[in-house]
Amino acid sequence: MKWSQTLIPTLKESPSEAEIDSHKLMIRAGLIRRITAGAYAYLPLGTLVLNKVIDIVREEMNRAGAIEVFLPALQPLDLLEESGRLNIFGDDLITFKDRHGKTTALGPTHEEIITDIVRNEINSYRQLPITLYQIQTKFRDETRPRFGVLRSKEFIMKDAYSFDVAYEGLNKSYKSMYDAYCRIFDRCGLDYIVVEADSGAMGGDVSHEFMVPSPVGEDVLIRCMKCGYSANRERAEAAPIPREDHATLQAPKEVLTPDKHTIQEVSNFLKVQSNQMVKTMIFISNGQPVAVLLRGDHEVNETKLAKALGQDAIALADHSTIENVTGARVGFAGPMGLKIKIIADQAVTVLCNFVTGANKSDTHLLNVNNERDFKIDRIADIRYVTKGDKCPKCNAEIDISQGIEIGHVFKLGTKYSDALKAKFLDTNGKEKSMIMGCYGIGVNRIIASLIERSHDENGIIWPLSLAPYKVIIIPVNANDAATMEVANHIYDDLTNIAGIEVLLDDRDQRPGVKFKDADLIGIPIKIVIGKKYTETKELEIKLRKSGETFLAPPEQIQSKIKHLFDMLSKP
RNA sequence: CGGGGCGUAGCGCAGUUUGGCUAGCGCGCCUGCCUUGGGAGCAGGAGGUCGGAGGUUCAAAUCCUCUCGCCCCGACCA
Repeated sequence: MKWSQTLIPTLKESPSEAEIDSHKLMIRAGLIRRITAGAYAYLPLGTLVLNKVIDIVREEMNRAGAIEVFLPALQPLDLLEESGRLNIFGDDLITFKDRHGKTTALGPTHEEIITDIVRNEINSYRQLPITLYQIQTKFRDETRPRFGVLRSKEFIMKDAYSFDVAYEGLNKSYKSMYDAYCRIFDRCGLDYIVVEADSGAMGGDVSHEFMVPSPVGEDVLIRCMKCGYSANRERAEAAPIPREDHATLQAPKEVLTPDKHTIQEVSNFLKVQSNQMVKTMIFISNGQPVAVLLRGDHEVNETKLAKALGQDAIALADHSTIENVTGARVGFAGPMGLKIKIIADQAVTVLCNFVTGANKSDTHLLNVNNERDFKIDRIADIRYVTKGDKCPKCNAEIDISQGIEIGHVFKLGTKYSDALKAKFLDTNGKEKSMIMGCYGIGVNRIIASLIERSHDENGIIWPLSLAPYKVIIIPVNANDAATMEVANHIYDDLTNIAGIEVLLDDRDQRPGVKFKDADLIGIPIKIVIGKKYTETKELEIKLRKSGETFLAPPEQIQSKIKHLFDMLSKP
């Protein structure tokens, strides 16, 4: 491609709409333009990269034996109702009324659609297993789209769905997708880690997230650098905290704490560390109030709590319930004297002589002790892991960092096949629910997170595999006939004979502009035709990433470039 | 949805506090000259409903009311 014939609108200055590096660079390098909040146009360069990613994803899906389909973005609401997810998606679902007054949704994901197809078309174990996938635009009305294509309302997803006759089969399908994901992200040149994850609204029990470590990531990763344990914040287990030396149990003592409601306020007021305090929260579980005890500096993990209570979801009690249960204003609840079930985080059980609410307005208690002063009905891990916690597997210090989620695989089990009655007859003629898995990759996020990890002050640094053009030819003086003749000759050579994707910067610009733009758009290999060529008849080849330069006469350029490709494709 | 910020030429911004002639600057764009190894120089030029609507005023980018849009923090997020 000749630069003058395509559209690569580079910008010198950072656009005011962008905050993070990848977003700024995608705009400055002319990959994307924002059309409205959470929706982006891909310009020619961005489209080339997008297609590179899609090609890799498609190749590896096919290699893994998945079968490509293409499902509609338009979805009827009744299927979502049938699976019970209409409410779960809630306002995230983008819907509209058609001319007949029928409400239709723009698909946020496609479990229901694929399950509908499979239940109609597959009835026998003989047709299983099968994994179907598609690459398609998804729509979600994010409350707050941000960071360019990292969180947008419209995005491209590769979603795959596996159907098996039994759990052993699911495990195989899952492993096969997992491995394919590793190959995809490796080929894209991404540094990523895999973490255990909670399956959230997707349902199912086993799931793994593929994360690109990055401070702009919106997910929190808990990792052990010693044994390799890794999980996201929702999922990460808290290692039990050992009991300290037994202090002598002191007698409980009431203290006035007027208007001190929060742990922080009480901690400051009484000059007691928050980790020597216990907070008591009242939740509603299965219609009944339950007291939830946590160490003052810990935070409740509602997912874990709900699981511990055997519920799908739980919620904090409202103020009047709290006042009824505790007999005090909100902010003064404590375990002593409570008549309801008490569930406590493990960390609470090793404390002694702690501070907690007195179930009496404006009053707290000192020197409260478990067992002596109150009884815990249930001890569980119901909190988020926090700094200072130990690895649940090997007890080493854990590391807390952030990451961008680029892929997520789930073992769904029968959640959707039960709800939508996707059944098959087994070898004994017995009807069974299909065992499902689902697997997603955020295609746009691959691009953004790659840039986030691979750029410098001059611009993007593409790996060979995603580069929109692998080589850029820069004739230093586009007005010099001899220079342009060589440039065109090499361009033809590489493009037409060697089949390499080359960009020829034929613009009548000063060299500085061309060099800056070439670096900004991140083309891996530059071929410069200028003064050196007129002197020595050798072309200069410069690598974007390392800055290394090589010299080669025009007739050797093809083999030299191919040699560099080999070098650059090695990790 | 709560909090904060912004909206003036394609992009980045000044001007708004304290209303006042024809609304400026840099980059980019067009023409010409000149220049050609890291975002050159000179000269000339095009480009604006000052987000929109209404109001106050002799006079509004500037003050008031309403409204739309965008960004950031938080809440939320298969």
